[in-house]
Amino acid sequence: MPQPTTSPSSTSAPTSDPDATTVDRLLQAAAHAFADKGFHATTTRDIASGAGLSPAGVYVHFGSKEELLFNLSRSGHESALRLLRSAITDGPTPADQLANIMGRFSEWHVEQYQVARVVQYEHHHLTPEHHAEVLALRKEMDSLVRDVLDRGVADGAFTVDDSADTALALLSIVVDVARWYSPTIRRTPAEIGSTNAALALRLVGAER
Amino acid sequence: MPQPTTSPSSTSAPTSDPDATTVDRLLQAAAHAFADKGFHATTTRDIASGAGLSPAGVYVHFGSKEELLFNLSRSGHESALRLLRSAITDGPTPADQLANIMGRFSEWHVEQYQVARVVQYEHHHLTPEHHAEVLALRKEMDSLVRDVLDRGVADGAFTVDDSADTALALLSIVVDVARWYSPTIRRTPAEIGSTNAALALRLVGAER
DNA sequence: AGTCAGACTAAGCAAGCGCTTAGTTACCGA
DNA sequence: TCGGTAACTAAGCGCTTGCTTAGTCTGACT
Repeated sequence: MPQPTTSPSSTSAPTSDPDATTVDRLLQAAAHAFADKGFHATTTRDIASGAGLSPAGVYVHFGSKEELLFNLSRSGHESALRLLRSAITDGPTPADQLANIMGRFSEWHVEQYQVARVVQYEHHHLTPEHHAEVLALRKEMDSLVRDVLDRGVADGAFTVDDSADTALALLSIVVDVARWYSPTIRRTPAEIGSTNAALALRLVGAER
Repeated sequence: MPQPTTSPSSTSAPTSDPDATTVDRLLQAAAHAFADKGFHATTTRDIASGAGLSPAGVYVHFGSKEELLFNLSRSGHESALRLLRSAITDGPTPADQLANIMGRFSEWHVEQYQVARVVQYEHHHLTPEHHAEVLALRKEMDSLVRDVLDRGVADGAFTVDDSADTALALLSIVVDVARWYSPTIRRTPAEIGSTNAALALRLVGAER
């Protein structure tokens, strides 16, 4: 059966949006594969066919498989950082800021769970230079959360023993979403976000 | 410089206890490598040289690399389950049981962090049959924690919206230890355990 | 019409992979 | 002293890997 108006017939089924640019399709296919099987179990042929290209087509746009990982990891960390910053900006009080962080960041981990998995679990496979670059972004994320806790403690809204330990536990709840989440799960992103926001407020003694 | 009384001179430095049996040295070397680089980035040559064997030596004791992973994953899950069960048995009240679970299981994730990483992050690379087997053990772990929460709610000790969601968040705090922990960190296993136990009691509204 | 740059592919290379084969060694019971 | 068994290695097989090379095609600019 001939297919009237479809793009250049490829032998394998692409996994990414056929209307996106080639670079974006490669990034989507790489994110999909890295999240699903991990960086080392993913072959450049997987990525190429996921983007509807021949194996060599990858190297027109990216110099190596690691460069694809770095591109995804860096932009993923940057978008996570932007999200955290605006969650803080948009909240008048530390309690609002923390609820925003936990709610929105949890939703992000659900809705972008493939990118989130790459961000949280694949950065070890970067070259030392690239790894150092994303580690700096990760530290910044940690300290943004800790600062919210410290401000909440300072104005008496939160009761917290150690803000570093508590920030780590809060981020654990969020980050771990990328581990257990599956698209087959019934809970919606908004439900997961509001659950985690409520749990967080309890954890810092800011019941309302 | 000749080395007087060392065992059969191998070209590469073994990473595991030289006094252990060969099977145990292989399991140790595999756990070390899988935790450090992941299943797919680990080669059977890495494991063999880590155990002080030639590449072929692995196959005297294990039929495949995946069999090594399954062996580690299954025994790791079983020891985690035993730990959870005794944490519950040893606690007179749900609050004690929860504190035991969070404290001891966190310590386990620190002290056995290589096995814990394999348990928490590498089970996807098992064959479908082996994967199903460890998934059953994982579900059992989840429901043990949820049952403690339900009993605490029933006798009025805990205040919890949804015991499944809360159990997941509690386990997230523990499981995530295997992600962020590094032997270079200053906090002791006992400190991490008691911090997480205290946070958990707060999360379920059982302040004491 | 001619040219030239960029996107892409067919073919394939060198290296590394999981695992096997054939053989050696050490040890144990008869 | 011997035959048998289990642990182990040297060598290497067939395959897959990340990536390259040489070339084709398309479209924009002159």
